[in-house]
Formats: sequence, C-alpha cells, structure tokens
Amino acid sequence: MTEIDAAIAFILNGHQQFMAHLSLDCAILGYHDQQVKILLIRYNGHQQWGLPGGPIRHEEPISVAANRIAEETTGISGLFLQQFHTFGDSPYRVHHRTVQDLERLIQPDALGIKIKKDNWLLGRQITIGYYALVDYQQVSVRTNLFVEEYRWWDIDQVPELLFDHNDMVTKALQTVRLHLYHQPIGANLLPPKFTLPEIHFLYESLLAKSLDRRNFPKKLFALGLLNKLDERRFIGPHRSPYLYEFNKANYEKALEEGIVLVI
Amino acid sequence: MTEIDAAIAFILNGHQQFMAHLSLDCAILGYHDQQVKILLIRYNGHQQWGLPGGPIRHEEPISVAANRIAEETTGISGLFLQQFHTFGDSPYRVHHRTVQDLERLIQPDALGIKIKKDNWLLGRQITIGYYALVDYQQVSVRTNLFVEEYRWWDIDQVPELLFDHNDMVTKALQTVRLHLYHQPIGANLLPPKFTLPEIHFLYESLLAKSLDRRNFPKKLFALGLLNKLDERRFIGPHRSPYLYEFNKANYEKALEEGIVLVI
DNA sequence: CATATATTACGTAGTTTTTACGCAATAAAG
DNA sequence: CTTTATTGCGTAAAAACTACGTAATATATG
Repeated sequence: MTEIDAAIAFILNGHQQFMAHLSLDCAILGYHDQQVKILLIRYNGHQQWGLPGGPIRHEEPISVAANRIAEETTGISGLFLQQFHTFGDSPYRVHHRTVQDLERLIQPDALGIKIKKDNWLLGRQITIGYYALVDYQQVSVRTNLFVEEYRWWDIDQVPELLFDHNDMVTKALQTVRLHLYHQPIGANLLPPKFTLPEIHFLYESLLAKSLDRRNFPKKLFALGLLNKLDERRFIGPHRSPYLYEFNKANYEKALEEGIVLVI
Repeated sequence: MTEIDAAIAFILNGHQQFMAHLSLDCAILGYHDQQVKILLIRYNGHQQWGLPGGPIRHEEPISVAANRIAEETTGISGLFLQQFHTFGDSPYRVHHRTVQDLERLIQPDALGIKIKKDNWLLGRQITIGYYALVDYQQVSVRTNLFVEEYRWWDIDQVPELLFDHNDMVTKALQTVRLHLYHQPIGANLLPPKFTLPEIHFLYESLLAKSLDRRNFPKKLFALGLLNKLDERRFIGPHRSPYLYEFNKANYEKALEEGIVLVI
C-alpha cells in the first residue's frame, strides 16, 4: 500500500481504527543555544504552523498514544511526557467541523476522493495536550504526506498558529514552569553531562527570569540532585567548567516524592 | 415525558445530543466538622459508590459541561471548578464496554428495552476530571432515576469505588494540594466569614499535616489575603475569635498571578 | 465572686535560610 | 606579562522562619 493509499484509507475509514472527535497533541520542548525551543509542524496545504498531533486508537491507552505521536515526530521512544490539559472550550473545539472545513484541510480533490456528510473527521475535535521534554540534539524529524515541514521555534517567537494552538503552547509552558518547582525536570532537556552554567541558563530560559549564578547551584546541591564529575568541558579562552550529571537515585526519588524548589 | 421515558430516550438515542466515548466527572470537595469531604453518589442498581459525572453535549464547551454536571449534583451554579486530569489509561478506560457490561449498568429489562450492538454507550469511556470546591452548607443534593443515593464522605475514608474512581479521587486531591500552594483556594471551601482557627484547620485537613497555630495566619496576612472584621463568633465557654473575610482585590490578583505559599 | 479550664491573640528571641556580592583561579589572546 | 572573560567558592548581612511564652477572654463551678 502506498503512502497515498494509506492516507485515503485514513480519511475514509479511519474511524475503524481511531476514535472520532478526540485527538492528542504534543508540545515538544527542547533547549539549544540558551533558548527554549518548541518543535512545530506545518501540515500539507497549510500556511500556519501547529503542534504535532494525531488521533487515538480505539483500544490504546492515551499515554501510549502520546508516546506514539511524540515518537513519530521526534524519532525518540520513551520520551518524558506529561499530560497538561484537555482542550474543549475554544470555538474551534466547540463548533462542528463542516465538510467545507475538512476539504480545506485535506484537499480531497488531489487524492481523488469525496468527503461525505457522515465522514468521521467531521464534528467537533476535543484534544488532550501532553508536553514532552527532549534532548534537542537527539531529535531527527521526518516529513510525510500530511506534514510538509518541521521546525524548532524559540519559545518566545512562536508565530500565530492553527486553531487554538497558541493557547495550548501557553498552557504547556505554564505547566512546565509549575512542574519545574516541584519535580526535577532538567534531566530531560539536557545531555547526560552538562556544566553548571548550562543548567543555570536552562532554568533562566524556562522561567524567563534571572537567577543568581552562584546561588542557583547551591539549591540543586542541597536537594542532592547533582553529581560532580572529574571532567571539564573545553570552552575556549576561559576557565574550563566542570561537568555534572544527575544523581539517578535522588532524581528518581525526587520525581516520585516531589520537591520544593524555591528560586 | 416522564422521567422513565427520558431515561429510555437517553439510552437509545442519547448520541443525537451527547458525545460518545467521552464523559466528564466531578470531584466535589467540601469541608465540615474539621474534615475535608467528598460528595459521592450511588448509581441505581450499583453497590459501589462513584463520582458524579455525565456526558458532554455535542456543542457544549467542556467547562460548561462541568458546571452543568456540578450544578445538577449540588444545586449550586457558578462553582469554582478546575480541570485536573483526563483519564484514558486504566483498563476500564481502554477496553471496550460490551453489551453485557452495559446491561449490568442500566438493567434494560426493567425499562422494557433491548441493548443493540451499536448502542452509543458501548465502547471505551475516556473521562475528563474536574474538581469543585464548595461551601458544604450550601449544597442540597437531589436524587433522580439514575442516582439512588448521595453522601458526603470523609476524604480519608472513601470506600472502594466504581471503575478507576479511586485513582481519580487521589489525583484530584493531589492537584488541589498543589494548587493550594499557588492559588488562594480557601474562599471556595469556607463561608464568607470565618475565624482564624477555622481556616487553619481547613488547611491542616487539606494538607494532612499540622501547621503552627500562631505562624500560619502570619503567612496569609503577609500575602494580604485576609481582612479582619470587627465581629466575633460566639463559641461558648471560651474567648470569642474574630471573624475574617478574604480581601477580594488581593484574592483576585493572587488567583491571576499565582502565589507561593510556603507552609 | 474567686477559681478552674479551654481557647484565642499577639509578640519575640533564637535559629535557619536566603541573598548579595567579593575575589581567587583559569584559559587563551595580544 | 597583561588583559579579558569566565568559573568556582566563600561569607557577611539581611530576611524569613520556627518555636514557644504569656496575656486576654468567656463561661462553668463551688
């Protein structure tokens, strides 16, 4: 079966496999060049960008669906994923999608099909939002028939997105910030070994406020989250910073029991 | 149309009005006798208790659905409601509900109807969880054809519930506790005027830990959340405590901007 | 009417935590 | 060897928090 045949089957008979009216979208966050980034996609035939997402299979746990969709997008399995909100309030998510709306979305003429009034993709779309925190360097994105383009965007330069996706990005970021104070989240956004300035700037970028360079690491040490390594990173014409890793045992414990980080 | 006719119409043709496979449940929390309570219901023909919930109309914003369901249960409109999680991972929410499952739930013989294989209530049920914080004294519950009994339960004495509802109660409470540190929540659980010991015990009950009687009010004062009134409550053979109310302006501001309460 | 009992109201000393910031160590370039 | 930019570590001052003492009530009791 070609990719086009698969697309046609999905549009016409996807309801045999997937739930109608409920989808799942992922806010995939990474960190690079002292900037928090979000991975957005441009769907075929669309000018505007949006969050990667997809439908949920009939007997698929929703966390499994989130992993599947995040893996389809990033190529990485077993990502750190957390549900942050379910969206069903904005006009886009309340009013029914009409045949005309859907035709604009998927351009059936190009596929040689017709959208009937009872198509499963019509009606309202409620969507469950998950955020993923990923090591930027590991991600390799791929396009497919539905997805024309992928791009990482600086979190504070996200353009006007499809539907209510700007609201979703805002809510995802709010949730990440709240979680940051109560869970050790950094490990998912950083490579396994990192320097103190690196994690320091990560937290500054995420919280969008400045943290004292000398006091910030003390708080992480106090929680026992970091192991100092006997290696340094070479950073050119300056003193070489030591490398650190997360203390796995304490990190797991903190994830389970929660922390209170006052910064 | 009698109540029974309405029930039959709902079971057979509810999909014309309501979304299939997606529902909404409310964890309604109150406070009385120095105990955090949750309002549970026992559905007709069931031994076990569960959270009040219901389906979502086709063009109904989900927050409106939450308000409707919470109001149907408590008789109070405009409750403080917050979404806390969407449940679609447990076996109950992954595997399809069969004709037999549904017959056990609604006992169609008593209604003189038959459940067909394509009934809209079959299949999986994903549910969106909202918690409500209510002034216990204002609630007046009513039963109907589907609901046999209502009861307030102490939050630490909740029995084994239907499906995954115990998980939902746990998650609701976790979320309330987290929110308690970042939002002024007390106003929704207390009558308009209350004493310091009253709000003190409320927080102790919610967090299930003891807070110093003399230090706790200082933190609320520091946030500017309370107004001292020139009235006292009569509590019998002891010194009469002053009454307080929430400072509306600061309360609203705190709700919007968030607070950091370290207790 | 003095005393006992239980509770609220309020303050404050001592301790801990946090903040702000100084300065030495380092790495390379000129 | 000096300059520049950065990391690493420490510490004094300020702020916050904790623990707890004691006075003020309100009523019942003998």
